[in-house]
Formats: sequence, C-alpha cells, structure tokens
Amino acid sequence: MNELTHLKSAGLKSTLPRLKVLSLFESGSERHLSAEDVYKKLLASGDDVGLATVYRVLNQFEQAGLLVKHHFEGDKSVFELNQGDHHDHIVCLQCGRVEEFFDATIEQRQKKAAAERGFELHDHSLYIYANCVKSKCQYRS
Amino acid sequence: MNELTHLKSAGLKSTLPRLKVLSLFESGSERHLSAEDVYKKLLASGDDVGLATVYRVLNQFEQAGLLVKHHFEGDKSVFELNQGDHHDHIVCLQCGRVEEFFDATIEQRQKKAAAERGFELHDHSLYIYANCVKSKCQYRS
DNA sequence: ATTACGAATGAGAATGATTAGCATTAGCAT
DNA sequence: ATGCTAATGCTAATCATTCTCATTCGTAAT
Repeated sequence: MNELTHLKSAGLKSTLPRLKVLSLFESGSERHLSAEDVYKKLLASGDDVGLATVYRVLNQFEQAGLLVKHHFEGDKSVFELNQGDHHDHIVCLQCGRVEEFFDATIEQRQKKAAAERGFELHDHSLYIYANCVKSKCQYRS
Repeated sequence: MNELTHLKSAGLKSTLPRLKVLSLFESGSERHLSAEDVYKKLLASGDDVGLATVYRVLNQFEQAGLLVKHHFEGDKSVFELNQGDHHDHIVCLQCGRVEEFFDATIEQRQKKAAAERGFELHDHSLYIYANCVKSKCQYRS
C-alpha cells in the first residue's frame, strides 16, 4: 500500500503538498515532527508549501489515521507515522530525544483502573520524562 | 500549617491575591481549576485580581510545591492542590469530569521501563480518556 | 506609627502556536 | 479540453500565556 493508495482510501485527493508531507514521514529520518519541523524541512528541500497547509494536512492525516498526534511537555504538538502499533514515549528532558516503549501490564492495569471506576476507556496518553544516559544524550548547551 | 505559613515557607510574601487564590483551592469546591477558572471565580466573589496575576501566582505556587499542574487534552492547563499523594487522572471525554487514581503496579513498571532503556525517570504524566457511566456523566448537550 | 525599599500587582501589549477567511489554483471526472 | 469542487497560500484572527512597566503593597527597621 503506497502513499497514493493511503490518500485515496482516506478520501483525500492526491495533491503535491500532501504527498510531500507524507513522504517526509515515510522517509523516516526523524519519527516525531512538529508542524514547524515539517514546514522547515519542506522549505529546505525546495518544496514551497504554506505553513497553514502543513497544519491542515497534518490534522487531516491524523483524522484519517495515517498519523498520530502527541503532546509532549511544552507547547507544540508532534506527529508520527501510525504503524498500527500503539506505544508510549520516554522523553529526555535534556536533549528531547524520544524513545518508544510498550508495556502490556501498564496497558492492562489502565483498562482495569478505568473499569473499576465506571469508565469505559477510550484512549490514554502516557509520557515519561527522564534523563538519558550521558553517552546517548544529544544535549548541546 | 495554615495558608500564611505555606506562603512564608515558600519565600512568598503574604499578599491579598495569593491568599485569595490559595483559599480558593483549599475551599475545595472544585479540585481542578484553570487560570481562567480561578480568575472568573475570584471576580464572581468580588475579589478584583488581574488575570496576569492569577497566572503568576499559580506558577509560583507550582514552583513552591503548593499546587500541581496538569495538561489534560485540550489547550489550557489546570492546577490542583498538592496533597503529597501522587496520582494519575481519568478524564471523561463527554462531561470533563475528572477522577483520580493511583496504581502502584503502573508506577513501578514505568520506572522499570525507563531504567531498562537507560533513562533516569524524573517525572511522568498519565491521563486516561474515557466515558463516564451515564448515571454519573454531567454532560449537558 | 513612619519610612523606605524591594517585591508584587494590574493593565495592556507582545508572543507563539494554531486556525479561520477568502481569493486563486489545481485535481479529476466528464 | 472543460468545469466543478476541493485544496492551497496568504494574511488576519484567536487563544492561552507571558512580558513590560508604572504604580502600589508588605514588611522589617527606625
């Protein structure tokens, strides 16, 4: 299933900006990108898309299930390619590096916690804020 | 330990706006309040504080450890009184009602997940988004 | 009590991320 | 090739939050 098929099945026309944004995520150099990140990367590669369009496209892709949106600590949100595998995130407070993880026990206990209190779990967000080991930390002062 | 002592020990002068804000939280009618909420409630009770002051005071209280700040889904952040007991939150997507919970297993698995990946856990945020049972849901369409 | 000085406040401007409005342009089915 | 609608790209608007700065308040020493 290629980019074009992805768009089609989401009921979205295959336009230049959309293809550009999608392939940026699929190229996979960086998994987590903010709207601003995407905008700058496109400009840098000579592709001339408006910032507003980037925001619109990202949100459409999220609705369509192609991307997932996250709100790490701070103001701006980031998007990542939806590859079907739910996972949570560990974010380094120093360098911002993000690592993904999945813990079945945590998932299950969440469902339980909700159920015990009369809630029907719909969704959740779990972010661990931590510090990398120095060897991996990309912090540049 | 009363309000005044709280402020003193945080190195904050005992001023009218600060006492007002603090007692709002301590009165406990609603546990989770946004800056806007606090501002409106104070105005409503005839206390004339500026919105900027509310923001400042809330942040100072957070730094001082009197309040804890949360970012539920959506844009604005909410504060609650810090009573020393860490807990996570379940938020109803319909009515916005918030219920608190604590699960030792989840806490422990988080620490483990971080450690296994070479992170030193500093903090975390876990929000469960769900739907109340109809009997409790305060949703008004 | 009075003074004096720095901290705190209030009002409004400024910021930063995100969205809305609208005229122009580009997909795509005919 | 044509036409219609959806998509784009500006720019202006919004919303929460922070900053600026002149004025006022709290407090510790007189």
